Amino acid sequence: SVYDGSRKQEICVELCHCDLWNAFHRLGTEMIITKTGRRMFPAVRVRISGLDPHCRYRIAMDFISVDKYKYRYVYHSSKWMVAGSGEPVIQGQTYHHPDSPMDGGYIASQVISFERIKLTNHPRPRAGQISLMSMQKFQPRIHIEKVEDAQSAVSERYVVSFPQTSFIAVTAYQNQEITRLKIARNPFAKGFRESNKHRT
Amino acid sequence: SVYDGSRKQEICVELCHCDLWNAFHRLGTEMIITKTGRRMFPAVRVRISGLDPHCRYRIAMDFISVDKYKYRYVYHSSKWMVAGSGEPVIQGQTYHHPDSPMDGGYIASQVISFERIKLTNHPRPRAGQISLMSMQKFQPRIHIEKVEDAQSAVSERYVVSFPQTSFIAVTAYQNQEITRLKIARNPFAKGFRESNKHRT
DNA sequence: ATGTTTCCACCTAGGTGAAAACTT
DNA sequence: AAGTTTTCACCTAGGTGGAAACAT
Repeated sequence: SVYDGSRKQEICVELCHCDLWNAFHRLGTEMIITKTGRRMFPAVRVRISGLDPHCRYRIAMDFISVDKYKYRYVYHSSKWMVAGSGEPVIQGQTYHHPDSPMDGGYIASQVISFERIKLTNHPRPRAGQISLMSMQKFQPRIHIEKVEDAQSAVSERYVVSFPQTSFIAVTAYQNQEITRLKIARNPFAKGFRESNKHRT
Repeated sequence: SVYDGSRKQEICVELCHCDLWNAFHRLGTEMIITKTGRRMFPAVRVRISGLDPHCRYRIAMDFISVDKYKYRYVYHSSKWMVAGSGEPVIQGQTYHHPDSPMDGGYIASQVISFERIKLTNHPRPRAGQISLMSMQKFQPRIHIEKVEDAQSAVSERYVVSFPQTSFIAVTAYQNQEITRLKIARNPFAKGFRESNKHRT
């Protein structure tokens, strides 16, 4: 939960599918980035409560660099190792939630999903895409900003982030256990899941 | 083009794919309505110019009854005949464009498409759906409303409608030429179009 | 050697009209 | 008889990881 210093109003942002995120986090989450953009899996989904039901809020996502390193996956030890200093990421990139702005009341009644965001390694990302650096570590943040009338000077802003959603951006999976977990849990991933076991 | 009485500002709304709409209109357009909702084909797509690039506008669609009749398709003459008086339609139904509100500048740069609207005969339409009466004649309207600050009293509103987009709502196609035209032009419709001619 | 791109078969998701079943 | 609902094969649209080709 997050506090707004000026008003002492409390809002609460809860991450959905924590078990899924934790399962990936335990292995060291990798997110594919491609030139044309790739969705995140798992997707960030949250429940937000405590907002004023009658006010409108903008909801957005951005990414922070978790550290200043570049990583390398060492196969024989199955571990990520630091491999030099990271390169700078394009600044000021923000993904606006497609249904935003929304009423506080509506927000509270829905799971707010960022499943449509796409990650890319293209230096000039398209709309709805965020450009990241491969082999570096990132963590998504959620921004909630009250849409004020023109005359009111103070604006309410909240920023929330969940450590278990951090990941290393990759252009191809490194850890095979991550690959296996993606196939097992992402309905779009082909492969030999329970329902396909009858195949060769 | 449409005039705003108070400010004499002129905006222009142009229907896209006029040739397609005219082809259907010549035969007497029919739109399928189902319990779960069916998209319109053709979809209403417009170009809007003349808005203030720095103001925000809400864009919406609703439907007016073209007349007070209920119709019946007479097969042996291949014509629609009046078959009594129409039944009342649910009032106050509006489809808000999913990207709305939008900046005037953005609106001018895009084709504004209402392809995702769904028509239904369900008495309690779901979100994004509009409930109509079967065998009655309707015409879509486009609403453009400036999103004002709270303090400004006057609000700008525009309403535009194109006669060639009128249609009769049906639960099954009546005129076979309409069916043929839908198959020929709607990419989602299966059937034996140019690209499929090699099939039986 | 290591990381990236391209292409592809395989999947989910969902928009079609046809036909049969159903309703009145 | 006339209109509606259900089901279905057939499509478009697009999200997957794998493998091979490519780049550095």
